[in-house]
Amino acid sequence: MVTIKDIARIANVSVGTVDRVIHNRQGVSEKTKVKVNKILKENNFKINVIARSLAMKKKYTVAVLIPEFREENLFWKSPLMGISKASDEVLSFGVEVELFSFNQSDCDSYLKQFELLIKLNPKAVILAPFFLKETKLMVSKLEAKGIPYMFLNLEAEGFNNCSFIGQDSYKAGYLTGKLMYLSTGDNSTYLVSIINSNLFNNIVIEKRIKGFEDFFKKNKIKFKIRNVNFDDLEDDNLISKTINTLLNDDKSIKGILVPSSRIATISNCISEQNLVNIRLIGFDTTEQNIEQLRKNRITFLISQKSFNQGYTAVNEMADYLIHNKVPQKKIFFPIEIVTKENEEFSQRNKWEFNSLSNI
Amino acid sequence: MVTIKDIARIANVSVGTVDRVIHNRQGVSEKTKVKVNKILKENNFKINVIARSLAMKKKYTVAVLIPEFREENLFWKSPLMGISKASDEVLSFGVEVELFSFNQSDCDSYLKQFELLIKLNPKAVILAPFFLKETKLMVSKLEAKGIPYMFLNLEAEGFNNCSFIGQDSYKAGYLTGKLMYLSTGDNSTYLVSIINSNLFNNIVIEKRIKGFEDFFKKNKIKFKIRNVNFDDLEDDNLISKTINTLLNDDKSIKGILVPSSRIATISNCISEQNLVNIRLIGFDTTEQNIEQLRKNRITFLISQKSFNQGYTAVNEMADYLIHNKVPQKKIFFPIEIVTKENEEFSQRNKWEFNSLSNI
DNA sequence: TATATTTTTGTGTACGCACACGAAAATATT
DNA sequence: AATATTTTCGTGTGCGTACACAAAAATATA
Repeated sequence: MVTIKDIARIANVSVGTVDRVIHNRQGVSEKTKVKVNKILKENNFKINVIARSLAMKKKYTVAVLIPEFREENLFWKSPLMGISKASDEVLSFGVEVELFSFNQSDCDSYLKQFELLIKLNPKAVILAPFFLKETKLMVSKLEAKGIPYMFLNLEAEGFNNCSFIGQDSYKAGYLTGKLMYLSTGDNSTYLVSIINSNLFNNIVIEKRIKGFEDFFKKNKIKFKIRNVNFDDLEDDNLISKTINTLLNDDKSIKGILVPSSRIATISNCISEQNLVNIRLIGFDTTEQNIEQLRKNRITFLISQKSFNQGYTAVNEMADYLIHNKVPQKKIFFPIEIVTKENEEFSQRNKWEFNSLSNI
Repeated sequence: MVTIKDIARIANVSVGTVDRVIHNRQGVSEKTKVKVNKILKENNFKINVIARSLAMKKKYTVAVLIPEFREENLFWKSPLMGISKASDEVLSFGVEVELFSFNQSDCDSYLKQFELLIKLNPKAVILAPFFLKETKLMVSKLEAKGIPYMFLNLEAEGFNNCSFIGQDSYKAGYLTGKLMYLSTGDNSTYLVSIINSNLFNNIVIEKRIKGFEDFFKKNKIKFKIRNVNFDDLEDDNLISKTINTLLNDDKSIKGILVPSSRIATISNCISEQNLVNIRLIGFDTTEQNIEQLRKNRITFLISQKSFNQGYTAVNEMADYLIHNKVPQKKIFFPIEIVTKENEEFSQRNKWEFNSLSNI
C-alpha cells in the first residue's frame, strides 16, 4: 500500500504538500500541484481510511427516537437491533448514538422523549415520525437549531428531512397484488383486513392497499375486495368467529391480505378447513408471523428488512457527519418475499447483543 | 469514548499494563489484573478498532480465482464487482487482493492461472472450484503450503475448505417448486430445460432440479416433468422451434424451469401466444434475465445475490487474517425471489467502479 | 545481608494521516 | 538594494493501540 509519505518521497516534496494537494487546500503552486497529482495517479494512491478517521477525531452524537416494542408486536425490536449494531461499529469513528424510545399509543411520551433528546444537543437526529402534528413541532425546533434529521421506516411528506430510509409502501402493496393473483387466478374475492389503527401508520397501510388494488386494475384483472377491520383491543374469539363465518359464507374468497405486521393474529384464528385453498399474505417477519409461516398458515410475508434499515440509518448518518457524504433523499429497501421455504435464509440479519465480544 | 490511556490513569497503572490485561497476556499480577478488569467494565471500555488496525499493520495478500465473464453470460461480473468493492475497503487494513480469472470452458486456463496465483505466495485463497479434478490438485498444493482456502458460489464436497459462501442449491430448487405450484396449481406438467452443460456446474443444477421435484413429492402434489436440453452452441432458431412445438403439442404444460442462469435464452424464444398462461422460473439476475423479467416474459427469478457473495468472501477472509475470526463452515445466502414488481429495489447491490472517488 | 533471578510494570516508537505553526522562497513595495 | 508582504512549503505533534525493550519491584539464592 502506497502512503502519503511514499508519494512525498517520490515527488520530492513534503507530506504536508501532498496532503494539501489531496484535499485541494490552498497554498501550493500550480506546478507542484500538477506534479504531485500525476504521481498520485501513477501510483494509484488510495487514502487509508483507518488512519484518516484516527487523525480526524471529532466527536459527534447522533440521537435516535423510535417506538419501544411490546410483547404483542415486536416489530420495532428489529430496527433497534440494527441501530445497536451500527452504534457499536461507528463508535470508533467518534460517533456516539443515544437512544430514546416512546410508547406507540401515547403521543405525550413521543414529545417528552424528544424534550430529553434535544437537551443532549445532538449533531443529527434519526426518527420514526409516528405522530404527524407533533413531528411538525419537533422538526421546527430541529431546524431552528440547524440539526439535520432523517426519517426511519415511516415516510412523512412535506418535511425537509435529509433522507428517508424505508420501503416503498405502494410498490410493496403492488407486489402483494401480483403474488395474490399468481397464486389464486382471476375473478377472485380477497379479504383485506386491518387490525390496529393509529393515525400515522395508516399512511403506510393505505399505500399498501392502494398498490394491491392497482395491480389488478392496471393489468385489467377482475377481482373483488371485502374489508374487515378489527380494533387492537378485540379478543381472538371475536376475530375467529367473524373471519370463519365470512369464509364459510363466501366461497369466492381466495385470499386474505393483512397490510400491517399483524397477519399472525388473523391466520391464527382461521380453522383448518377454511385454510385450505386460501392464500394469506402479510407484512414483516416478526416472530409471531414467522411461526405461522413455518406452520404453513401464511403463504407470503413481505419483509421490510427493518434490521438493515436501522443499521443503514446510523451508518448513513455517520458517513454524513464524518465525511460530509450526503445521503440520498430516499433510500428504498428491497421488497423481500419470504415463504416457508426460504425463511431460514432470510434471517441472516439477526444479531445478538454481544457487548463483550470485543472486550 | 474512554481509551486505554483513560483506564490507565484511573487504575493508576501504565497503558502497557492495561494492554496486557485486555489481551490476557502474561506478566501482570493477579491483584492489578482484577483491579484493571473492574475499571474496564465500570467504564464500559470498548477497543477502538480503528486504532487497533493501524497499530497492527501486518500485510496480507489474498488471491482470488474465479471465471471471467463473457458477453453471453454475465453471471460472474457481479461477484467480481463485490470482490472489487470489498478489496478497496480492506486495503486500509493491510489486506491486498490479487485477482486471477480463467476461461470457463478451458480447463487448462484454470490450472495456468492457479500457477500464477501460487507464485504470489498468498496468505489465503478464495476460489470458485469449477473443475473438480483440477481443484483437487490445486488444493493439495495449498494444503502443503498451509494456505487456507474458501469456496465461492460453487459448493464442492470432500474438501477441507475453511468456508463455503453461496446458496443452498437444493433449497433454492425446492422454493422454485413451491412458486411453480402456487402459480399453476396441481396436476401440471413442467418443462425443465438445461442450456449449458459443463461438468462442475452440473452439481448445482442437479441439486436445484432435485429440490424442485422434491417439493411436489414431499407435499404429495401430482405433477409431471419433461426434459429438454440444449447445447450452448446451438442457435436460437432451433431452440425456438423445439420449445414452441412442445408447447403447442402439450397443453398440460403450465410452467418452465431453467435451473441455470440462462432462462433468458429460452424465454426470448417463446411466441407470444404460448407465453400466456405459462410461468417461467429461472435463476440469477443477469442483465439479460432482468430485461426479460421487465417485459413480463419471466415470472420469477431466484437471485443468488452474487455481488454480496463476492463482497462477503473478501471481508470474511480479511477478518480471518486480521482478527483471527474463523468464518462459519457454510455461509448460506438468502434465496431471494425477484419479480417484475420488486426488481428495481433488489439491485441496491450494484456498485460502480469509482476508483477515484476517495482519491 | 548481598546478589542473582524472576515477575511485574513503565516507556518509547511506529502505524498513516490531519492540521497547526513556522521557515523558506518568491514577489511586491519603498 | 533593503525591507515588507505574500506565497509556498517543511516540520512536528496527536489520534489510540500494539509491541519491544527497559526499569523497577518482588522473590529466590547464596
